[in-house]
Amino acid sequence: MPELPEVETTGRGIAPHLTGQVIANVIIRNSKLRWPIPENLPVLLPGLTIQTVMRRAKYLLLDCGKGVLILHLGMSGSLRVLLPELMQFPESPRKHDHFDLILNNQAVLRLHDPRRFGAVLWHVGNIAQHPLLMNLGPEPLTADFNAQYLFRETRGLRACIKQTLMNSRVVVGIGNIYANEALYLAGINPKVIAGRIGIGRYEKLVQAIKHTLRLAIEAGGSSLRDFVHSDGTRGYFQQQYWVYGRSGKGCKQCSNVIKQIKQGQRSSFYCSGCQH
DNA sequence: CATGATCCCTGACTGC
DNA sequence: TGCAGTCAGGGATCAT
Repeated sequence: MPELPEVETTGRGIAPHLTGQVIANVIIRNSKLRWPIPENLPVLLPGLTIQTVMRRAKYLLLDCGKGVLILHLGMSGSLRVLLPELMQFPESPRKHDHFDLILNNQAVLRLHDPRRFGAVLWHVGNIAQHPLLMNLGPEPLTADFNAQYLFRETRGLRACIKQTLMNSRVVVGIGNIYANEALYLAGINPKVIAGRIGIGRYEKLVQAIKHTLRLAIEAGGSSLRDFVHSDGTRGYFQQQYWVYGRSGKGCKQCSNVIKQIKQGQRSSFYCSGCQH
């Protein structure tokens, strides 16, 4: 799944091609995503100017003045910008190319999403009040997300720290991969009860989360196999992980065997030598 | 309210 | 080679 770094990278990749451009047309090939794509988008959007491209959690927000187009990539979604100066333009849509946003300059923003867990939604009004966004916790890379905050928010919680990190009311954008990686770097076992972790360990955890996410963004977003960079080039090489997807293999620091368990129907990976 | 389970979906992979 | 079965995963939503 595109995690926060991929979404951030995608947003940065598409923004220069979209910002200030007028929408000319909308093509919906398959509206059946996580929620139906609003049928009236082809009527509503043409003529509107995309003013800014923003990211909140894993949502990409295209501010069109009269409303905001909300895009989510689910776990297999990708966006590409097709440019008229490229060879073979206009490129005929592939399987799973569900949605096109066509701009006045002929460029096309194309959503590809095999598993269709993604979303394309339209919101009029204060975007912060949208049901999907209004209950979200802080962005992990802002100063609002710090050890004091995590410590305070987790007092009385009985849930495991791994699941707490993936709870979007606590903090957004930390998916399974980075929750596992950050806990490893912080030396915290994913099963530890969040409410029992002290401020010192949270300092280390917050540092690990920010470090891991920044590194991935710098690398252009670590990727699942079907992530495609917004300029159309194939995705980056899979990032080297400390624990994620490495069950049965040796820990890179202590050579213990990496263990895999299920927490809340999700796989967790950890080293019992390095994480307590 | 906090927590855990279920569901949406298709492609990659495994075993026969 | 092909087929059936399993797994993966974001996150809303339902059940406890």
